[in-house]
Amino acid sequence: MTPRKPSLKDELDPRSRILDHAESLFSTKGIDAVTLKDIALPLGMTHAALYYHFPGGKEELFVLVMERNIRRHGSGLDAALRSQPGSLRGRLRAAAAWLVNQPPMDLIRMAENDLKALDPASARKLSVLIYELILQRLTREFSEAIEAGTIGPCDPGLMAGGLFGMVESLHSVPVAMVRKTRIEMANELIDVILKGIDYREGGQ
Amino acid sequence: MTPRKPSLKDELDPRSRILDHAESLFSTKGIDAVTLKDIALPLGMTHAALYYHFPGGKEELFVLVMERNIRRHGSGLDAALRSQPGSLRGRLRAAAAWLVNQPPMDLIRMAENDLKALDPASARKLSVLIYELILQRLTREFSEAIEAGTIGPCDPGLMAGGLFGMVESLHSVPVAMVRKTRIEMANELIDVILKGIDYREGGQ
DNA sequence: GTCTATATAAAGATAGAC
DNA sequence: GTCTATCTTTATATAGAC
Repeated sequence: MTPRKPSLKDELDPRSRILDHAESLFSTKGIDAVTLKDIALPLGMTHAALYYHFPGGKEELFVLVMERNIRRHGSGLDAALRSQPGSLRGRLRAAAAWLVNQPPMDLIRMAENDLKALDPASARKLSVLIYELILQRLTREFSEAIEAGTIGPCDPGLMAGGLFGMVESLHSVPVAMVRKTRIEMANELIDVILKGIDYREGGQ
Repeated sequence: MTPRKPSLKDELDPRSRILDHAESLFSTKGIDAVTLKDIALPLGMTHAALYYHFPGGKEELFVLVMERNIRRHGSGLDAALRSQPGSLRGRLRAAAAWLVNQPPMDLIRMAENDLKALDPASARKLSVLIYELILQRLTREFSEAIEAGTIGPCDPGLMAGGLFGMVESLHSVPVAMVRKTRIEMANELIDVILKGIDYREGGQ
């Protein structure tokens, strides 16, 4: 019998467990605010064990983890957008719901700090991934809507970036302080933007 | 003769020079990514000298500096809004121009990392300042516009927060990558939002 | 695959000279 | 007001035992 592939909630292999936990830490706090002990100890191992799986140490782990994080964001975003073929509003709402339920993706922190701490090749790789898997994917929705005539003329890349920044910034509002969920807030903001670019259901 | 107050580009007193430089570092990179040497050495002093001016060390310096930073953001924002009594669009554009020309204010990083590293009283103080001097000030513009009938019904706090997050996120787009300035981008986004909440110049 | 032990470097912080 | 020197702690990283 093969060494039983881990079922649903079973223990994953150590490498995956490390990546999972490191992702939740690195992606929300950035490279400088997380230590190798922060990653290792909650997993029941010492920080030295991390070097067996990731000989490149902290930087290798960070790059791997953030690449994973961006790809996961990207595929979740893509899946959300595809899940609502009906209307642009539905697609954007699904996308926002996905983003809002993920750990925040803090592009300011990435640009101002994390990427500057990496070797330039890795930094550029991560930048390109963010651009291609996240921003470009969102941009496409606006571009296609313009072509289809469901929204008026606008800068699709700017709308995508603005919407993304807006939605991500909701992560910083303490939900206890407002009487709305983040998803409700995101939906209201989306409605304002869509109205602002002359969205009309069903095109032309 | 009094010890000559520093004229325009003259050297400021050490304490102010430290606060100025620390502000530019702490506000863009956060508490963990800045060391006391990063602050002291470019000012031509050693990190030990900082303890003469700020006996509380790094945390005291960070709190003082960020309080200053938030107040500066707040008064610049207020001045910008007051400078354009004519129209809501003009006021929001002036506000955005101010924000975009300041170092980024990364609320996600603050909430997820910096504030958690401070003693709770200081953390709450900074949170309250952000809320009262930045978000509430912007919110007022929307509230008053609703009352005046220049925009339609909407959640003014949400609009303020959304606009702020949107504008701040422009700091993370590499200007070399687009053919627009950050101010132009901010203005386009403002126009979309205003249209989305039924802005009509001159009210009612 | 993970540990203990250790090396090395860097950080925050304090004491005391100047 | 600022320095040098030192202390303490913490971080990354490596070596070698198990």
